[in-house]
Amino acid sequence: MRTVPDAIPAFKRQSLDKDILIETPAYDLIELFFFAYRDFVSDPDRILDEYGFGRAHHRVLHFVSRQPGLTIAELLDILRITKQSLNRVLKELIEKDFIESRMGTADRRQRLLHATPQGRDLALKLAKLQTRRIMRALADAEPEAKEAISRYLLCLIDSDDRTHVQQLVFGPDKT
Amino acid sequence: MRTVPDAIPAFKRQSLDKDILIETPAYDLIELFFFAYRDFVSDPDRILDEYGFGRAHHRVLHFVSRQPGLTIAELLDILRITKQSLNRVLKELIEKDFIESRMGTADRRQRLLHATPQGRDLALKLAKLQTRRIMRALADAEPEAKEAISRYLLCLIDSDDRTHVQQLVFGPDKT
DNA sequence: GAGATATGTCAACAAGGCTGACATAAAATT
DNA sequence: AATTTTATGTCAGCCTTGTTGACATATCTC
Repeated sequence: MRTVPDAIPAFKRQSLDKDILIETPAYDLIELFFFAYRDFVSDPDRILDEYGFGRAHHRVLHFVSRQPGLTIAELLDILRITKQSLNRVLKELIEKDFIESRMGTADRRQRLLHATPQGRDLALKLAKLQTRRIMRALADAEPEAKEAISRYLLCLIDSDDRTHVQQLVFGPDKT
Repeated sequence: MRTVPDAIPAFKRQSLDKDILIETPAYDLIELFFFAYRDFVSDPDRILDEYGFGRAHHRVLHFVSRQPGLTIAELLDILRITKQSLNRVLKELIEKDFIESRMGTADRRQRLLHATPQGRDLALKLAKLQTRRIMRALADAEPEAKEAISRYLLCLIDSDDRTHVQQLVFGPDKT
């Protein structure tokens, strides 16, 4: 939220440039983002294949493993897919004993999702694989780059969702 | 595959710490990347819908518009899909007059792809939309953040592809 | 002229999205 | 207590976008 003094002409010119900048497509970042994400998600694919799972299974398993007791509704909100789409992959993960679904205690309509030991193992294995790529890339950067990148990625997220994601990622405590 | 000297205790401890760093999943970056990409690609969807196009059409149109005269083979290499998948969407883009395919001059087997004026307009409209999000996020960051983020995204890409992507994104001149 | 290369095309299939309709159990409201 | 709302499950069918395998054609290279 840094603000910039307005009065100084040199700065005014900068804000004119800024409008041009907004209208000039940032092809570099658009394309780098595309290629980086392409390779980032490709790592787990080979392993998932061995289990007969796809990327959809990965996403479900990841978030359940990260947040034991997650409900269906919360998961739908995270993934932004329909319950029918979710149910297809979730059913398979439960059948193959990677996730289990317990009845809610406070609200017995809810299903509280938990990864089984087998599920946690796989989730961890995949997370480590992606972490390796992330840390390798980070190794070539300044020490403060990680913070900058986290903040940047967070700002890319829809502003209505940002607080929610922040709680999800960093925990509900830290503001 | 790092091997570690076994004899020296001091090294053992240090490499233990390092392994823990490598082995501790970077959940924050993994998840932020997921959410950021989710929202980043969602912007164009509404507009594409109006034209009866999907994300696959967007990717093709984007790269053709950016690199007039792109060949089928180069496009396949960028997108990493099969020629059958490409052809399905490319055919529609040509039929609806967003892309045109000219016979190669040096090699008449090749098809040199060009966006039509209509195609360029749409590609630009979508790129601007994504740029808006990118620049909004960048506005909250340090001035040197953009460079750091570009470099980071580049390092996330498979190392065999990195030079190729670099040429594609920044132009073949700049090394 | 023979073989390699760039592209196109047909057919079938799989993953993972979607919509719409309907069912059930439990909670919340009146 | 009866009614409505909520959380979830499920059936059926459709769309987009990826895959494989086989085969066709034109053109370039040797």
